[in-house]
Amino acid sequence: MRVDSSAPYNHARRLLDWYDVNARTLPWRSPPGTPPPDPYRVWLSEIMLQQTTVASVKGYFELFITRWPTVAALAAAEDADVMQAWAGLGYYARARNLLACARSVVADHGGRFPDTEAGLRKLPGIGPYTAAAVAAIAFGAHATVADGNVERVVARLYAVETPMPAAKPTLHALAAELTPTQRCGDYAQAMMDLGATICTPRSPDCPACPVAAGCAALKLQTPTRFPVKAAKVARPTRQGTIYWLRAGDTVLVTQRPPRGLLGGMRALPSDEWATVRPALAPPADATWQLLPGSVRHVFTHFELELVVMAATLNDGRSVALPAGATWVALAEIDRIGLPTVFAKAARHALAHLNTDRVDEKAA
DNA sequence: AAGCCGTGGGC
DNA sequence: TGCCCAAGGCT
Repeated sequence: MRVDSSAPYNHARRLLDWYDVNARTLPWRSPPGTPPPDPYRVWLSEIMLQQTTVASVKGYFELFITRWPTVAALAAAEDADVMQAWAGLGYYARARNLLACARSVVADHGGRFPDTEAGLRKLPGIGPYTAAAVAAIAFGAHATVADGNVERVVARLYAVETPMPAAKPTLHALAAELTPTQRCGDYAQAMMDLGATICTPRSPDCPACPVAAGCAALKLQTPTRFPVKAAKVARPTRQGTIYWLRAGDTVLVTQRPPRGLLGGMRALPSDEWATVRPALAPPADATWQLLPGSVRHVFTHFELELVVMAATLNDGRSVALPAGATWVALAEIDRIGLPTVFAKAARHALAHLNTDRVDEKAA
């Protein structure tokens, strides 16, 4: 994974040489080798560009800069005006944070953006990426930007096999090694331009890449294999049994263990949910009837197929209840805060025992 | 610390 | 069509 010690220098030099010729011209950018843009412009563009394409941002950026040319002007704007101007760009928390940040810069920093990563990082809406980007691009700080472009470029340069997102710390560390001490802002933008125009996700233009000679993924002839993504694991199906135990017009309700899946929530008596249905004893000695059909529910990491067994006791007091279990009136069952999976099971039971329920209520 | 948050474009 | 993706941050 580690390359020889001269590689970082060569990488940065080749990339900057490429950027000097191929830098994209963008409204918030100054040409390579020229003094950096107004930090306000850099910051505004970086906020807008979060998870948003350059093409989408351009028009909004021009509109904002024209209407609010300085951070002080933006800070003084009406909330509704800014939100309206942002409309259509998406991720509207960014707009709220944009205003909060502008006002903090004016109120707490004398109208000037902090010039360090740490200082920027404290402002609303500025996370690790944006702090590094503003520090490097607007202030020339020796900061390493690590956005999706950089992660992809570095994953390919080093053919990092670790799947995302677990690979992020490794990729960020490698990106930091590659970062030069000079022209940090141009370098940051060069990496992102490379990722956006050459080292693209689906069809990278490797013959045009200035650092192809040092690219491990290209050497493997599989550049698009990187960054490796975690395989989307097919959700396994687990099976379980719910025990619908009636006594008079009440039903037995239990409580989940305090931690883990549905932790601390009310529940219906159940066996464990496993890949193979365990044959556990029902919670009471009674005549159990397997209801037709089943209940399906999808959790984050598995899908559950439940069957429901039902029984009716003449006297609920004859049963030793598990800790936390109580008898709950049938009429209350959908109002006690059952997680959806149990609510489904209850509905299933009630549907199949509808005749009984009606009879009970009539009696 | 996973889930959530908007939208437009490419294939 | 549906899915993936795009200069992430917040909770």
